[in-house]
Amino acid sequence: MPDNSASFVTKCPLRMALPISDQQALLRTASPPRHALKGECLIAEGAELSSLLILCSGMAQKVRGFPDGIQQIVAVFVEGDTLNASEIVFPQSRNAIYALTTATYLSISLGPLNDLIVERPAIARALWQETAAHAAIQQEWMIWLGTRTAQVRLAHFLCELSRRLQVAGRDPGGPIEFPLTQSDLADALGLSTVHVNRSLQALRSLGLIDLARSELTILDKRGLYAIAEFDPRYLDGRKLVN
Amino acid sequence: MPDNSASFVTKCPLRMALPISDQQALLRTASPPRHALKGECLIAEGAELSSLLILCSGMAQKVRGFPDGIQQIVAVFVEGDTLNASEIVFPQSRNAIYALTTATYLSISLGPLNDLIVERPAIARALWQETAAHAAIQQEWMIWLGTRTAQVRLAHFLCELSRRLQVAGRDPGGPIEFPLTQSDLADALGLSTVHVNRSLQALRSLGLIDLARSELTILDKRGLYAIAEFDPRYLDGRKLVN
DNA sequence: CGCAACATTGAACGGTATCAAGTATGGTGG
DNA sequence: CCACCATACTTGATACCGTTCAATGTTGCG
Repeated sequence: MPDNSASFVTKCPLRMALPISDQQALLRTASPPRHALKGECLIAEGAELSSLLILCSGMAQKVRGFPDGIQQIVAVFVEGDTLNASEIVFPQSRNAIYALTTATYLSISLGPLNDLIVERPAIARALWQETAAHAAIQQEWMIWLGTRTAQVRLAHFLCELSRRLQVAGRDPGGPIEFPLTQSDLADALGLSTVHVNRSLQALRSLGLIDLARSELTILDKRGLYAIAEFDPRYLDGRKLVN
Repeated sequence: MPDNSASFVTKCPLRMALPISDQQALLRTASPPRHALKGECLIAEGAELSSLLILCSGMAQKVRGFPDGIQQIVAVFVEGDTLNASEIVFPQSRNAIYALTTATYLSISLGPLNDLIVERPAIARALWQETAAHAAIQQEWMIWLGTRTAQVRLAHFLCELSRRLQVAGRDPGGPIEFPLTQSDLADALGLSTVHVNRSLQALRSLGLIDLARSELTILDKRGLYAIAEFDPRYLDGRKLVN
């Protein structure tokens, strides 16, 4: 029998702006939590949409791949993120989603979900908000891809990720789990691995960060925010609304 | 008295996926169409959100500006586009929106709109869909900013815009109105004006396009699509849903 | 221990930026 | 209708940021 008890809610907290009753309704409709291994594919490129996915623990990435092997990471997800809210109203299916760490996630089938949305408009609104939050993040990525140098992009990416982990309650102040390789970073930042390596060294030698063995420590948050021109307001829209 | 008659609906068609009754309800709630001159600011950077804007005719751009004068165009809107759907659930307010041509648009105040959304869930869903459609376009921009050369970016941008104008019913096959200057293109594509100029010349000398005096003609659509690696499916999500 | 993935380093190349002129083009007032 | 001016576009030379190629070092895991 699926674990839909109250204790489960605390084990797999949603970060959506929803009254508790709606959260519980959503969780009741969800599958029991599924597990994925590091590197496992959660949604294949071109797959037909069948369910909404919500990440309960771990991290994941959304990738667009090209025939010549080039790829662009278009999103990184942390605990609590909804992976494909927008596809409910606007099918995409040209990206794949992979687990970056071992991860657990909820799956909510499209049929029941649509019923639930009709019954509880607040859920539709929360998913709309997830879509918008994701778009806001994407827009910042666009902006640094279009206007900023390698070092600033990298710094901004690190700021954003650490901030989001913090909001998700995954930042005890110390080192944070950082599963992306330099090659992954290159695919996210639109750079070569070589240049990512050198940009990382630059940030290290400025005493701003320490990154090794899949662990990131931000040594000088103030300084890193400054050179990243990082203004976290774009991540906080959810709070303002609800 | 506002012109809310049936004929007005045809004058200012919505492209949202909505039953006619909902469309009419939306239009009844809207202001009479407003006019903007070329270059006029529709929403200032940092402005408090007060109403939903829908473009009825003309074109507009959404811009993020920086203190040093650098700016990134993050969206270009055509007739029928919703300019700020996502802000209803997720306030942003760090971008400005300017008219690229003389334009007309509808304005729907937030209060009445929220009432309407509660009353008619289909409207909320349509606006959610607009948010998702916009995010899909943004994602493509991200991808070419991250992975493609100047020429391909430019070509892709032209493909996308012409396709969207076509969907909006603004492409009679011949030359299309193209109000962006080379400097605007540079701000959208993350390039210098000089390099935009040279990339344009390259496309011209390949016999793919003709662009002069704010008019764009696509001479070889097949060829342009090919070098742009343009796959228009990401623009057609709305149809699939409704 | 040995292999595979990841990280680091150096050298040469290339795409794009920047700087600096110079040339249309269009709108305005005389 | 023309002189003028502002804006947009074009062109060439040079510099730089980031890529590519190739090799070497390092880490972690079976």
